[in-house]
Amino acid sequence: MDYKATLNLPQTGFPMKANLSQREPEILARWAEQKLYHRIQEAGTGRPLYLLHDGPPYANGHIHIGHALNKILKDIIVKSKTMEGYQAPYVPGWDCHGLPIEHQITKELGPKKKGLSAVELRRLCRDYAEKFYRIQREEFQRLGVLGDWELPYLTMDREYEAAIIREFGKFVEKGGVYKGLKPVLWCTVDQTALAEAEVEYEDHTSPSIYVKFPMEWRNPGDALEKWLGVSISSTVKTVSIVIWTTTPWTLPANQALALHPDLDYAFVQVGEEVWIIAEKLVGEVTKACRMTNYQILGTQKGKEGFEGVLCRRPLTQGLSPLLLGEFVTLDQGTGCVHIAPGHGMEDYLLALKYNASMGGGKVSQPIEVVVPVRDDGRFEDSVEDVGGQHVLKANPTIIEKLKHRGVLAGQGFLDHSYPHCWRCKNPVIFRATQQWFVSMEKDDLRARALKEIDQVKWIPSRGRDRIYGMIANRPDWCLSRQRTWGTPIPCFTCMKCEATLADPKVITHIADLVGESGADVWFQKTTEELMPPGTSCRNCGGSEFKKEQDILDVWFESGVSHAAVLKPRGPGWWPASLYLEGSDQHRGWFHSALLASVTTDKRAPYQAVLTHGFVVDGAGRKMSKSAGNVVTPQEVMKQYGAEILRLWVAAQDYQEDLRLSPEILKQLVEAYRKIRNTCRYLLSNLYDYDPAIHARPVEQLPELDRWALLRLSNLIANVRRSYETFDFRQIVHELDYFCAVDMSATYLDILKDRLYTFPKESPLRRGSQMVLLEILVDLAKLMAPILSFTAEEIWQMLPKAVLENQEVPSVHLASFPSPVPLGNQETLEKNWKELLAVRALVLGALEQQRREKIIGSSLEAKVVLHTQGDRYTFLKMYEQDLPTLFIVSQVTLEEVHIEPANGHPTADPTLGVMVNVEKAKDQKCERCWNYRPSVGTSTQHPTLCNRCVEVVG
RNA sequence: GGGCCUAUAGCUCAGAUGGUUAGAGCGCACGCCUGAUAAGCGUGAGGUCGAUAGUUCAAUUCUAUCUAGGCCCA
Repeated sequence: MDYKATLNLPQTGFPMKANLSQREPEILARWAEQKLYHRIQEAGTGRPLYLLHDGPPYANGHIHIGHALNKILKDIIVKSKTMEGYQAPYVPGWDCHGLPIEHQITKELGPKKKGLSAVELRRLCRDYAEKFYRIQREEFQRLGVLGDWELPYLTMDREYEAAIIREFGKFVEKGGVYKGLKPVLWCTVDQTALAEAEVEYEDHTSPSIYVKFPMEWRNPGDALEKWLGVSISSTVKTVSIVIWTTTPWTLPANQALALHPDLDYAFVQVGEEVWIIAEKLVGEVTKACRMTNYQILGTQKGKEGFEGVLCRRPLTQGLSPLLLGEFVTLDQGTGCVHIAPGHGMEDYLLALKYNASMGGGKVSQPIEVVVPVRDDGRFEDSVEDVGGQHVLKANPTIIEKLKHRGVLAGQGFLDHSYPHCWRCKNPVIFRATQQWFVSMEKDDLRARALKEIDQVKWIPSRGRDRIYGMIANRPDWCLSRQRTWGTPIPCFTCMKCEATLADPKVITHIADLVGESGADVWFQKTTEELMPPGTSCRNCGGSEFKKEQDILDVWFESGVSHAAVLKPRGPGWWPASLYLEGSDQHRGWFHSALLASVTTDKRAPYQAVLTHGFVVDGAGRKMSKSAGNVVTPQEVMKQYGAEILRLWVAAQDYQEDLRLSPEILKQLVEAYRKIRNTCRYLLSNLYDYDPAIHARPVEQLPELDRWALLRLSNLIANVRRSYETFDFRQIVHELDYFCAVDMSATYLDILKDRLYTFPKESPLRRGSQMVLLEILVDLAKLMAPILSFTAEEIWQMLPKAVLENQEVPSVHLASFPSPVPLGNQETLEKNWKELLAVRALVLGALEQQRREKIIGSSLEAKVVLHTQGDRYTFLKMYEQDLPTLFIVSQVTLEEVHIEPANGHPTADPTLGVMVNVEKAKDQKCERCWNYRPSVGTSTQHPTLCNRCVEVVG
């Protein structure tokens, strides 16, 4: 007789092979069809809101692994918060304006660009952004990210553009917006100012020159030896400050010189001249200038007498005063710096400082910001010898001229890191231009922003220090971009008196127009059409204006998203619960959003900020095309499925760099398989189970099953806590351990005999099935935020009777489970910890006998436990359960009166147990494979044990 | 060049106010099972806790320097 047919063997349609790349799209289609995101939001009505505000990625190109990381992390949080009982809407967005798209379009157009109107160019840019936001939207959804994908926010929507202008109006109203001349990084090719974030530092070869600035002594007749306390021979004709620079082209803009107040400066006699150089650099400078014959006459500190002394400029008329600046270093050069406020930030700030303290009498007239360089990087025609030349090409001419004038002390070349435009890769220059700024000091913006930083929870906490330092040290916010693809700065200039008009009322008027027709209206309409009728210049009363040409920095646009996206959606949407981006956004979005919100709303727009690191390869190196170590989300999804990518995100420590390599993926696939197969096995034993009929009270379950529920409860508590603290890798480990150790290797392995060989309706079997179902359902819920597809696949495979009871068509509409209440939990836990320790010892002993070829399967074994005292009493209590627990045919308990020998391989002194394993003597039951004395006693079923005879009947 | 961060088994991660043989899961090796079967079970081997110096009775843990890597800035 075929007794196998009498067993309750597992059955399931749930495939072992996940085939994720094919199955995931099917699940996505079902979610879309049932409008899952909207159902979740409807179901959440009235619950407390948890608002993760999406930072907009740039609508350019396909998504890369960093995008995937960011969106998956967000999705895990949104889903877990939802299941934790919040309403957690997620509105994705895209950053659509900006130079990269405009640059791309311009490049594609080539010569055709000429003759194209601003509106036409903007049309092309809009189409481009539209195309890529759609592509990225597809790709993000493919990752299993749930959100309001039909109505995302786009910074190029007219409502959004209008909101940008309104927020700008509020800035103007607060008084912090001003127009001023200030050096900014300037790309002479793109002819635009660049933000710090828009430059890349690359190697560049620059001329390196030493230039003499001869001092003017106050009384030409004075004896030199008394001057500055240093003795100087009367044969000396000039005393010069020697500066070093790698930008000779900035010399025509020279306005001053700077020394460090605390450095010692040497008076170095070289023939009939005296050079002033930082003492510590004399050796290097004289070497660079090929001077072997020199003599140090004396030294003097920067702050002792130099300040205010005038020097002759090498190329232009006029005198430059000596100033003192803390930023002067000994790293390179001479310790003396030439100051061109129009071409350097430090120069500019030093000039501002001296101009502000002119009353101190250090300088006799204001230091001017001189910029003899045009937008295209060429000198003004008025500049002698190099007028019309590009500054970087004019260097040789300038050096030649310095030499001719006898003020060139030395020259060479220097390879160094130099800023380049991030788009066109050309070297950029510092150049002062008319720009719109937001003052960091006006209205105490800086101080208030710093204060707000401490009201925010930064995860990890070092993020706080990072943004704090940036806000504390940043210069005023430059809002101007000399571009077309963006939101215009809604300001005007009076044609008559050149006064700027930045009027909140006018700005509101413009915002209304933009809200109706989009920001194109600025480029389409004339100034008269744009302005409210009757506007006149406050300064001169004039009524003719020209509109501003600049557009707003895109950081301003995304920075106001809290106002453009969150506030209009209803109460409770602002401030956001969480912003979550890469750690580079401390300088980007977190930063601009903070400044924007502090200005307009006096607080940070977020309650918490979570940052993640960057994706690197398996060796911890940056991914790059040239290194050939790039892993794309598209590849991973094709080969393994988005689920593996999600598991990777969860398993990594996202607070540091995240490693990704084929090996790591392979490992994750293994972990995934274990979880999947465990769930499959749970499912396969529930084919005949209906909780409405078969469920039993938990108290009546045997201890083994209650132990399983105990482990489950433990898992539930730990996993929920870890979601709460955003510690997802802990969850992956918990799930993995639970499936591999608690379930697969222990509970499920032990349960097989009961599930397969007991009568279908046996209360023991039904009781275990109840536990299996509870575990399966709870596992699916707990994994759902991470393994969203697999959890759903499991959900759909639950027995029909179960599904109907759940009344939830998707696992993502379910709530997290709560720990199952169990009586006597502590005793249960303690006893089973000991039992499992004894079990581990027995398994070791079994293995030994297996190696000796005494046994193969563990059911071939009879186990004899030698023990004494309390341990004996304890095990005696469980004597009946021990064969099942060890999965052996027989267990005998023997009380001994000597301690088990230390070092005996199958004895554990701390447990007080020694194990002997022998081959079971009895016959093997053909049905349950146990070795039992009763086998052969039935005439009807001579190959079965009595237990199986009963079942088979 | 400056600031910050990281470095524990092949992989992903734990861990200790400094104190016996530094843990887990996976992978690997070997074996068992063939009623979870492109599955399941067991046993085992893997680590000078990045390097060096210092503090200490004692350092992988504290300090300094260095190396490698990452981020930000110049």
